[in-house]
Amino acid sequence: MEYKTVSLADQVFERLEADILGGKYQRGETITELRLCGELGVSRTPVREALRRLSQEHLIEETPKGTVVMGISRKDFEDMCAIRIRIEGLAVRGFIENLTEEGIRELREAIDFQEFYLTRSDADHLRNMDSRFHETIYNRCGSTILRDTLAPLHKKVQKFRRQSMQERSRAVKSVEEHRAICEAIAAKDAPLAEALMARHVENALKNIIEKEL
Amino acid sequence: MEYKTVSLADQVFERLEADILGGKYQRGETITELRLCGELGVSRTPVREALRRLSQEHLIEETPKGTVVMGISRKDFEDMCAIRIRIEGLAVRGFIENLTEEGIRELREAIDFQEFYLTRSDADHLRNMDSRFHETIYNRCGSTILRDTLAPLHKKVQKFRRQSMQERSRAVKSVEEHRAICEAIAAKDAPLAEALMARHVENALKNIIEKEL
DNA sequence: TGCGGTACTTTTGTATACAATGATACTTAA
DNA sequence: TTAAGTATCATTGTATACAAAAGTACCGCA
Repeated sequence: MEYKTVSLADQVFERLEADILGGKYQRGETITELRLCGELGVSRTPVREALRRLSQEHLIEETPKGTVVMGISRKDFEDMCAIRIRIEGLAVRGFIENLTEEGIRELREAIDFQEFYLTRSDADHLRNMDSRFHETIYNRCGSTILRDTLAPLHKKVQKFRRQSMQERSRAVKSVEEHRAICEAIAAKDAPLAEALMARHVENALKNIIEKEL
Repeated sequence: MEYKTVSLADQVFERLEADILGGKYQRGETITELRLCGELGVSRTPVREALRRLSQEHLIEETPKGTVVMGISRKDFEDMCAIRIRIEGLAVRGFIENLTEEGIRELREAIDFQEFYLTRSDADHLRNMDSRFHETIYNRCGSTILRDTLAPLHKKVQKFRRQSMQERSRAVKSVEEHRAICEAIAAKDAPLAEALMARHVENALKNIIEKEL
């Protein structure tokens, strides 16, 4: 196990990101540096750095009236899915081109865990494993650019989906889709894997849309 | 004209971004905060904030051995184009859905300038107007997510192209393509506009690839 | 009571101070 | 001469101090 010391600034960033995506800070709410310093027990320096990064990701916006929380809107969610539908397949293709035993193993492990948590109806861990599945692909697709483009989108989509509660039937389907994608990858069938992945993201989107009607 | 006071931190960020993309800092080169403070004549605080943001964009990487400049590799360029080919069309579609007189005017103006600078063989201004064209679309496509995804890609592609010198014949073709895209947009022919845009990005990519062989 | 001005408080941007960590170079001893 | 240990320097992470800008509230005067 590798121990890496994470700086306060990084911790603050991750904490704030999670809290914004998780809805602790409401969209439109304004926040001040000092308030965050108090809540997190650190000085302004790390808070400022975190805020700058959040601003870069457009999770907050620094207006003349103060820094206000942006979070993710329904339309943002749809837009993110539209993008992912079109490029997540590229990552899959890259993954296949750089295929290793280890990569396949990681993917299968994530899916196995998904099935396990499904039987336990443990939605939180299930989501984590969903992230693991997709991030494994991003990390091993051989393209930093693709990873940097997709990873934040997936992270945000994930959190959004969490807010609009997930029903079990979709979760079951989702894991099945992961399995199918994984098998296509193992068989090095790039066109199939790409198509399945696009469909997978599309299904997730459709599921949310239907539920919101 | 709107005057907005830009903080030192923002200025440092933009300056460093431009210098990295422009090749002033070489890929692999390591930089220290103090060196930058000296070069830019500011204290560490704004420099740090800028570095964090650059790190977020993966233009630098903070390793245990110091922060090293990443810049853009040839493969990064190809990956960025591959992504843009697939989603730049979405922005065009959004632009058409949110079409305004003002939007069309802005687009046409950018193209007019491009033709002007072409006659002057002024490559720098020509590139600026190329950026203006694409950024107008991003800004008016009605999706923050799409804009935030595409804008950095385009900015980096642009700078990369600058390094590998642009020949005139491609520039002429490029402006023609812009004009065609703009007319398809004005006619609200979304499928055509999308297709033309995808082709446009693809051509830019092909042009670089051929030249590098 | 209403309006205006002033002073205070809040908030942010920047600089700097301090501590910890890691690298480097120098000295000393074998 | 080499190796090891120590001391110093460089670099970064964090905290805080200070200044400027902006908002707010209170007070006085009409």
